[in-house]
Amino acid sequence: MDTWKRFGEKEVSHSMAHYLQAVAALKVEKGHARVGDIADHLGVSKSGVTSMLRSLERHGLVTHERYGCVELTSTGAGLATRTESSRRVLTVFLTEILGVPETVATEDACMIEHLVSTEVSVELLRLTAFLRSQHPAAKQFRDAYRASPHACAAHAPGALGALGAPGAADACGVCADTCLHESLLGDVAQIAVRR
Amino acid sequence: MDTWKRFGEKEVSHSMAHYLQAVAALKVEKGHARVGDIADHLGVSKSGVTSMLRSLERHGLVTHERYGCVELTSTGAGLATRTESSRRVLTVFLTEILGVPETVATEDACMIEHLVSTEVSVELLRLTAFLRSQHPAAKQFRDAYRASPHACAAHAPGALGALGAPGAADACGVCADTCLHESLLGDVAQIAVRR
DNA sequence: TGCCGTAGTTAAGCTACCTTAACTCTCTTA
DNA sequence: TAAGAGAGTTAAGGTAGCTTAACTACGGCA
Repeated sequence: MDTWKRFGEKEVSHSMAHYLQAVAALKVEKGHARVGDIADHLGVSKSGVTSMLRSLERHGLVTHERYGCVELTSTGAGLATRTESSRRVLTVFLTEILGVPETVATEDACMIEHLVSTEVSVELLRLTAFLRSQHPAAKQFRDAYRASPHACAAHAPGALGALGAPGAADACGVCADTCLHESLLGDVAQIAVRR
Repeated sequence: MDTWKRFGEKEVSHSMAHYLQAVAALKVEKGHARVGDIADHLGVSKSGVTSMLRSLERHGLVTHERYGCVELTSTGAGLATRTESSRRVLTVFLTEILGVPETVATEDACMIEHLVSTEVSVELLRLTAFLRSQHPAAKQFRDAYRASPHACAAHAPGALGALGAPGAADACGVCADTCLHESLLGDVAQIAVRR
């Protein structure tokens, strides 16, 4: 009932993760990271950068002396690398295994890269590497999966069953009483904000 | 360079998604959703609920008359269902396919459920259903995958190669110049906030 | 050496989300 | 039917991130 509250207690926020990645990228790209560089890189104002750097410094993720360059601490650098790797694993999985369009994969990976646990990233890497490998079972999977129906798996042959409410019509092994495929597609068309 | 900025422009925020789910759950559980119920359910103050409801109403996701019950609009109900389904698909995938502990899966699913695109959820459902099915290729995958090394896939036999920078040592088909497995594990131990 | 342009900073203000404290409404009950 | 309990609301205040506007420091050049 309060897992959801830990969202705000993650070690880095979405913004922070991207600031760290920006600093890391700029160090590689031009050898140093200055306030203006970061602002340009991220498309935010310089004053926004200044205040975020103060916050990152409080968290021990960067060092920054007034009017000087920004440096990642080892913790900050570790976080930047980890987020970067997470994004990469996600992107490959989404495009190569799930086969979603690159634009969608990029967007989704960017949104969740900093929220996915290390355990999940590591296992996702393992699965992705396996399914892309020359292992016979992986090859067979690719052939069979390509040929399997793209529609709701509820209608696929040979489902496992028994995941949702007991006794419920469990056709695809994942859906239970309701077809998840359909509920995922639920029309959430235009959500306007009235101010 | 500004994909990251769209984080704040998602149709629902993490909080909003959970408020919508709370209302939906309470409707099922006790037939109605009142401010106090929602506050208890989510572990926030009643005043917090009141102001969030104002916001959700502006977004056209709920209706709420003063001192009365809260109702989901059709848009709000659709979003609640979609988020719920997304969480469920993610949880099954993470536990059953990736094999991460239930606690980790629950936490991760909760964090990203509202951020994952419909395309990805649908494809994840398809993959999960397939890999759990009785299809021979799925069975073979399960046997082979169980037996495959849990360590970095870079050391696994028969990697595909050619994903990262050209010419880079690409051992596992996902990693390129650096081993993602190791960089994912980078020590980000204790990140303290100094206030 | 002193001036000026640019880089960087502070200040003030905005939205989102949360809190506590104090107020008001509604409903039950005597 | 009027009082009190308790549900709900407003008000004020805090953090995180962003903005613009105005100010300050730095470094190159006459």
